Amino acid sequence: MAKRSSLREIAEELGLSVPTVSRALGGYSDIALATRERVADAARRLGYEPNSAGRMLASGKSGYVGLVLPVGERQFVDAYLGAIVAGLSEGLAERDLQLMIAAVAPGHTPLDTIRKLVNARRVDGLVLTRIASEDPRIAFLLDRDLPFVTLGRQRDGMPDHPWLDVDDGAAFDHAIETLAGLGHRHVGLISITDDLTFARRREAATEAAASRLGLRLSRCAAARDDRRARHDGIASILAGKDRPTAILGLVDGIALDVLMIAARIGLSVPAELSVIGFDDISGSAYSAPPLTTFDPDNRQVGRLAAGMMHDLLTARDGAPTQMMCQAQFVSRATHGPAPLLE
Amino acid sequence: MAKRSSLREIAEELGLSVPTVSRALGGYSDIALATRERVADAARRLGYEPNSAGRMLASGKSGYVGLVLPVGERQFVDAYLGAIVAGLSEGLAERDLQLMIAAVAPGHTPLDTIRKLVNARRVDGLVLTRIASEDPRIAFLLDRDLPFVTLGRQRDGMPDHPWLDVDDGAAFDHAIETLAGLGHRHVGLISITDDLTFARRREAATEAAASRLGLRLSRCAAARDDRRARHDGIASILAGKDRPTAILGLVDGIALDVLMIAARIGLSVPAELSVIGFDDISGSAYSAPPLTTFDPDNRQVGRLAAGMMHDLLTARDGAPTQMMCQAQFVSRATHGPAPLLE
DNA sequence: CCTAGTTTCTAAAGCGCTTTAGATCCTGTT
DNA sequence: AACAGGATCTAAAGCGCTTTAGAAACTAGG
Repeated sequence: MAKRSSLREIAEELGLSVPTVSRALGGYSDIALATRERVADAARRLGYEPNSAGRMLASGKSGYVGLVLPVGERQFVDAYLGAIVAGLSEGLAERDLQLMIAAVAPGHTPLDTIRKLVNARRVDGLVLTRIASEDPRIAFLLDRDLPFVTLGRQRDGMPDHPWLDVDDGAAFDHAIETLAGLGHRHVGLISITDDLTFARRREAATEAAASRLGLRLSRCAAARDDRRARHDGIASILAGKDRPTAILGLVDGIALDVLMIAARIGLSVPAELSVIGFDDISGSAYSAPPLTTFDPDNRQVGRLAAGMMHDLLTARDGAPTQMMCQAQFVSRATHGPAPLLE
Repeated sequence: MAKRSSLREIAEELGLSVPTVSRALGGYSDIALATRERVADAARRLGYEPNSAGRMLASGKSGYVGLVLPVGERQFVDAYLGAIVAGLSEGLAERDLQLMIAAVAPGHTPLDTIRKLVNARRVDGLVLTRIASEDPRIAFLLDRDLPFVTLGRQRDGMPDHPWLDVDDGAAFDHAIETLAGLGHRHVGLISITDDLTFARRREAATEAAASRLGLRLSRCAAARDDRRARHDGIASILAGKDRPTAILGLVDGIALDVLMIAARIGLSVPAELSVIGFDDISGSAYSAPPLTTFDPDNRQVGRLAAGMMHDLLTARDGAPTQMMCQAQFVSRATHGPAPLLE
């Protein structure tokens, strides 16, 4: 039932021409109001929905916004992707845009994937995540003049473009301030070596805050998916009597690892060691003790990105829009006053 | 640079007609091999990628598989969506299919959303999650003869269709067996009241296993997002000296709640109470103690669904394909021998 | 050397929509 | 009463691709 239903069908049914029906549904004023209503009725009655391919071809717009999926990485997938996808798709749906997810096919580079999407005119715009300090995808899209929004930024000094970022600088600064206020004089930061701008920003903010407040800062970093190296790094930072009394994890996954290792070597949290993370992933509320962290509200970030995308696609003018969101401090049970070390 | 690049451009460049180029790229044998190669070269050189709208319109296929996003529910989003989206998009990308995510726009029902997608010919097939015991979406798609795969099933006795499900019956049976083997004689199951088939199946499996093994079973259930009611239910099951010595959480989120409440009322896990969950969400490894649970490998489920979808879309014949996956038992630290209760 | 059969390509049409350029019919002017 | 101007609709074209029918050129069979 309810077979195809095209403009032609409506036109024939009503004794009108196809363009008239098209314009009537489009609400153009050169079609008599009465006709417009007649057409709208018929469309409703027949369950008409414009064929997307026909519309795309004629209008040159696909109605799709693409999200390029970073490869692999279980970590990323769990903590981040679901929320972003949910927020984006909700935000886009409200604006009559569609979300497509483009995974990088085996044997292809992310850039290949993007190039294909753009050349096939499959998307009107793109959303990029996991931005590197000098991201080739951004250079490509800028060159091609394809609207895009990045979730995260390149390093400072790179060409301007629309982005949406969580102010992790402010968050890590706040974390250090909080710890300093609790009497900590030596803090640690466990980071990653991957070329992701957010890592560099968080490191820089931590460093700046620490030096401003006169705190000593110990750091270590390992490749994101090299759990082993990370654990070794954490363990060695925590060993020795000259250890930091508080540790910042670049992300919750790392902070939770710190918690685990602290427990293993008999360091009690927060009495002997404070730990603060970032992301508020689902596990963080249930760790022992529950992790103090920051909630970036990624779902909301997705929604906002949808709004920016829509603006780019419609009002195509003016300077690139850029937006900074604040992550909320989630104060749980892993931070407290600095212990008295001899 | 690399402006449009269409079949026409290639055709003119090579002095051929458009259909010839089309068929050459399609690898048809009625085009001379030499010509095919010449065309392929030119296409590569010009960075040609077929315009998706043109192709869709002519072929009648969109190349898209839609995933209809359940509304709201932070829980769902965190635990499940990311992995499924990742798996699906990877699996589809390998097969030259695209994934689109359709959120239900405000003021619309899920069925509206699906109907729109189908009528607009936006998708060649759909993937459905969170299946109800008698799901109207399934009835609709069956009626419309649109290929689809469900992740989860309806209750037994409903019309046949392609599905992919995790064998939670086997998992819960295994959990009960394990507990019985550890000497537990009274177990609890914390469930949800929502009309989701997996909940009913898990309950039934638990009940069957318990009665088969002669265990007493206490149950409680609350609406999935009514955290308060769930907590009250858990607390009251755990109160009283006649309490169960082991609790199964329908999902990890619930099991983690049980852990929390047990800690609050001074019940030590696993010495005094065993707890087992299902899902292996990211938090489960970090809880105190780390949660024993089942890992359904949702990413793999997504990949398999992509494969099924592809089969449906190409070989469109035979009986509906149905596939059952086994969840893997993740033995961590929340289960142990039954305590000796007086 | 002519007809039949291949091989290789082109012409024409159509997918369903939008857009541009008219055409047609009124209304009111002068 | 003839015409400008507005209101309302239609005809034609085209978006980029695929498919079907058929043309042209060649090969082979008798």
